[in-house]
This record gives sequence, structure tokens and C-alpha cells, in this order.
Amino acid sequence: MSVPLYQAKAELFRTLGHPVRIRVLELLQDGPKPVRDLLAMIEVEASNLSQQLAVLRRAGMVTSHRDGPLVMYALSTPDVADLLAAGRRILGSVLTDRDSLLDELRATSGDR
Amino acid sequence: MSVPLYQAKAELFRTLGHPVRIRVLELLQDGPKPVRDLLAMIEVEASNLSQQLAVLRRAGMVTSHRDGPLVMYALSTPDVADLLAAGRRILGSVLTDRDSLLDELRATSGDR
DNA sequence: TTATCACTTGAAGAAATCTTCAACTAGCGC
DNA sequence: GCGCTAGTTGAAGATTTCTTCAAGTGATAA
Repeated sequence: MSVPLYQAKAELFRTLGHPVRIRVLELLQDGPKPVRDLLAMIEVEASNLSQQLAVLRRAGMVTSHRDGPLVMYALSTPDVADLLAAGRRILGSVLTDRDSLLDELRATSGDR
Repeated sequence: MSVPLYQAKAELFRTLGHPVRIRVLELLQDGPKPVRDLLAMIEVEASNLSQQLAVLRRAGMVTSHRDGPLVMYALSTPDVADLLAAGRRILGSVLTDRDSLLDELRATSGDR
């Protein structure tokens, strides 16, 4: 028996659990881009970006190929966009809940 | 904006990046459950489950309240289900030619 | 009151992940 | 060949997250 399904799901989500990797995926939603461009849009060192791209590649979420002097990256499936969109929605629900809780806290107890 | 948006997104996904937490959320999709039941369905120690529930609580993904001798947990928003569903879909695309997990995914098609 | 069930908490060592650095490969122009 | 831009890799130390343990709380039953 291989890795259980829920373990694979956890790994999938963990792959998205890094700010640079999230940004890369969001940028690639508009189409393939060379590392060069990603580097210009994300403030991070080249070697660090490369490490994060390797994580995404190993997880099968992006593909890469060399095009002359540049290396191009692309989403391996448009489903990635759905996942990011779902994340955005839930962030909305969860953050507004937290904010209202924070407001309530501020209203009832003195400070802090 | 104190915490950048992409950082908040990364934290959201990282919260899902653990097998036990994934299983808890999937089980709670069917409705609120006491820790007792979760414990019976997930093979993990009580203290470990409690730690993972605390992570989900802090992230605002679940809510809890005491009901007599039991502590009940529930999804804080049904949007969580959407996220899990999107995860399932992308796992299908990404896993296609990786290993037999795909078969398992198709077989249960709902979850677990 | 004592015991028991149902859970939570804090702490500590183990394990995984992140960041950075130095060194490396690949293509291109001279 | 040489130098340059573009990108990758492996390794090491720092940080974060996980798991487990021992001790704790709260409700209820005897």
C-alpha cells in the first residue's frame, strides 16, 4: 500500500503553504513566464526562487522547459487556478469572522 | 496591511497541510462531531488530536463548544468544503501518471 | 468526596522546512 | 577560447512544525 490519500492531500496543500510559491502560481495564471520575469516581480533571491520552483515542479504543479537562454514555467493544469480561487473565498470568510471577533473583543474589554 | 495577502494565503494552505487536520475537516463536512468520535475515526493519540484541533481553531477554520461532558467541533464555514473539493480535483490532475493513488481517489470519489 | 471520562495544555526533543551561500551548468556573443 | 546572462544545485545553519509525555481542567457518576 502506498501513501494514504489523505497524506497526499496534505502534501498538496503544504506545497501551497509558502508565500513565494503562492505568488508564483498566481503569476503563472496569466500564462507561462520565464524565471527572469518572476524574479523581477517577486522580491527574493534567484537561488531561493529556484528552490521554490523546484518544490512546485516536484509536486507536479508546474512544468518547465528551456527556450533559448530562458527557462519558461507554466501551470501544469488550470485546476490550480480553482484551488487558488477557493483559497481566496475561504480567506474572506475566515478573516471577516476574525475581524468581527476582534471588534467584539475591543468593545467589551478595556484595551489590548 | 500588516500581514501581506499572499502570506495569509500561504498560512491558510499550510493549515491544511497535515493528514490529521485534513481528516478532521473531511469528517466535519457531515456535520458537527464530538472529539470522542473524531478520536474513534482517526488513529492518533488524544493529545495529538487536541493539538491539531487547536491549530484549526487558531486558524479560524473550526469552532468548538462544550456540550455536557463532550466538546463539539464544527466547520466555521461551509467554504471549507469547497476548498477540499478543489484539492481533490487538482490531486486528480497532478497525480495522473504518478502512482496508484489515482485509483483510490476515483474509487472513493467522495473522500475519507 | 473520590473516581472517572473527556479533553486540553506546556514543554521538550525529533523531524521537516527555509534561507543563504558557493559552486555549478547551459546558451549566446565576441 | 573568454566573459556574460540565466538559472540550478547541494549543503549548512536557522527556524518552524510535529509528536509525545506529564500534568492539568471540567463535568458527571458513585
